[in-house]
Amino acid sequence: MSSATSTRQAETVERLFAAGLEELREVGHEALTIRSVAARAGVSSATAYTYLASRSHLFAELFWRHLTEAPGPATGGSRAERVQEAVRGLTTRIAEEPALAAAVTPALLGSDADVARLRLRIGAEFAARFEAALGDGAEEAVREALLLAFSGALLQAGMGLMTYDEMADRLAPVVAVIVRERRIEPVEME
Amino acid sequence: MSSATSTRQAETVERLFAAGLEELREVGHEALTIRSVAARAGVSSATAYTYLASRSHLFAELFWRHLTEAPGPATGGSRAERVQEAVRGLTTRIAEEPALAAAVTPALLGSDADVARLRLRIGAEFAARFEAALGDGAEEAVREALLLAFSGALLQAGMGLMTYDEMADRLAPVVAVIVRERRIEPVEME
DNA sequence: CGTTGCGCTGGACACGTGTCCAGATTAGAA
DNA sequence: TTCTAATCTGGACACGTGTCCAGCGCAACG
Repeated sequence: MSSATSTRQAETVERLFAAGLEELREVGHEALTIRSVAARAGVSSATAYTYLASRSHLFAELFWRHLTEAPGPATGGSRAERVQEAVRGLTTRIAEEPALAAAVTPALLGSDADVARLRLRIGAEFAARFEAALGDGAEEAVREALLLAFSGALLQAGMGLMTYDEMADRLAPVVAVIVRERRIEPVEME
Repeated sequence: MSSATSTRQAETVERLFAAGLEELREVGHEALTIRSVAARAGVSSATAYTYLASRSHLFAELFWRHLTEAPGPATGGSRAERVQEAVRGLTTRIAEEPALAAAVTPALLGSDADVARLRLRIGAEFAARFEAALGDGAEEAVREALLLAFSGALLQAGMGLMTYDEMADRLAPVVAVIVRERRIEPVEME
């Protein structure tokens, strides 16, 4: 029966992802190999490759799962407060699994179809959270700036220029600059 | 004599970098191999590896060279105009070699010592240009926001979410939001 | 005109990636 | 219980990475 077989398959996949996360925590993403994950999951490498398109796909999927298990953003407070809250929520969540965060940045640059799919989903998730926090009527450029700054912070952290723990603190004033309400007339000095 | 021998070495290195750039343009970074670059440079792969620590190092070095050959930022106009100009200058320069841009994003995430060195230099170059454009007395958070948004744009382009040609257009309104002079009293609505 | 030494060569190595497939296992249907 | 089909296995494959090293060749120096 299809539900039974798909149960078997689903269990194998779950075992692989669980093993992948453990392996990632223990040896880091540079030392992780698909074969070591397969061994940890008690499965042959050929089987691993039927479910994991690539190392990058594994990382992207783990990241996506980790991300979507995060609590949704709070809804109270001012606009700026909600956005700060959304950013802090995301960074905190990401900082919980530093090895995963370090793995996913290069992984998402891959060109697999599976990676491309997850990349879009992850980007959309970020965008949706900022959108929700900003509320209606937010300038397009503000949304974009927020997303780009957040992506940039992830990149810098991925490069080791800051730790994932520092991200929240570095991002807070940046977010304040971007999201601060302003009168329409910009004042050019000099 | 050391200047003679170092001339020979310097020529080999130059040949390798030139071959690397040609190869990159012709086959793209995914298909480029160190050995194919070596062959194009008319050099053995062992020799290539004495000068190139890794594929990533090659890309980072090529990017750095490309970047620093760019004309310096203009100095005229208002603050916002100078910053826009600086951003446009960088994006234009980067967009000139799309294959290189695509290659460098993943490359800079590597953990080689040589890559780490170049990563810092490249980051410092971006920062210096924004710094110069902003002038003295710019809020720290504004500089940081600019750098993060720019990095974010590079990342998104590297992921294929926008082309390098689109970068300038997408970035302009974002930069405007970040760099716009504002009165000190933020106005919170709602 | 040797001799010295630096830079280059060729080719082997260990290792990881991702692919493939014939055959063993397993679970559920008849 | 026996059959059937989905799953999984073991192991080979082609390929790229980056390392290593014994030895070759050439240019400059004595």
